[in-house]
Amino acid sequence: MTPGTAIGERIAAWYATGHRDLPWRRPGFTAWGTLVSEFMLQQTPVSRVIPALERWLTRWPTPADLANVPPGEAVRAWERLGYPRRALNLHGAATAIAERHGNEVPSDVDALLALPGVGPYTARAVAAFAYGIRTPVVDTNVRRVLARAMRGQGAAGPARTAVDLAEMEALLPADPARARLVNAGTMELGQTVCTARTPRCDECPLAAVCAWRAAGYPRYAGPRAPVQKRYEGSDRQVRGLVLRELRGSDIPVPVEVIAGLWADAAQLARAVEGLLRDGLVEREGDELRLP
DNA sequence: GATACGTGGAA
DNA sequence: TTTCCAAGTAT
Repeated sequence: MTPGTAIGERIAAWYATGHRDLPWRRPGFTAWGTLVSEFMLQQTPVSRVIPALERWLTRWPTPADLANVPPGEAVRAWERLGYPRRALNLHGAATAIAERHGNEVPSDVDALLALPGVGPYTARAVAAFAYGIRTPVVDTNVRRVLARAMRGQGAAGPARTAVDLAEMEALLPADPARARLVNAGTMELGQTVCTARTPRCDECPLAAVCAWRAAGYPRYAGPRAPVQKRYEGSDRQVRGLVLRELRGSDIPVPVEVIAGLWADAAQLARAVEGLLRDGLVEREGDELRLP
């Protein structure tokens, strides 16, 4: 057994002794449910996803159910989860699954990657968690755990997909069922124990072997993710206001109503242009509506 | 590789 | 109050 898989086994054993009871971990949870949950979890906390996920799956229990409504209905039902292009992409993915995959979410990573809005993380998460396939699942939690335990760094730094996947691959046992526990357990560990701000190292199953702990918790000095721009006054905020208005209306909204949402007309026009370009909004005459 | 993309809660 | 952070993806 390599040192890497020894760490993996510690994580699997810790996870197996107890973890949170999340909807997507329930027995019988569908692959479609897993796909929807992974879309919603992209940059959105678990606590906000859970209620939205349950409403979504009640309304659209299979991909074809979603594919059979206009994409704007997906954007509307997305409500305030943020990054509404995810709703559009999920609708596109559902359509592709209904049309090209017999209404069954594919289990193959490459087939998943071909779906809109599905990237390296989501494709492998669905393959691993919905289908039990042995493949490294790397998200922000996993990258932080690996940076600390394996490399002795306090933070993960920028993502490097190929390197990150290889590093996680080295932790996976050969047995797919066991590998799945390592994938789920590493994410769980990063989210509940090896947290970004105040890690609870006294509860960590890796404390005895953690490189960061052994080094005395050196402050992270490497490259950091660029600071996100201020949201107040940003184009993002204006796009959000426009979309909120459209979601709240069952009929097309006159542009003069939209014009009242934001004082800076040039910025508002830029935001609307962006929404049109992204396909989140359609224009018909002097009215705007969801697609 | 850098940047844009929502929203809300916690420190 | 400001900053950080959250199961990322597309360009």
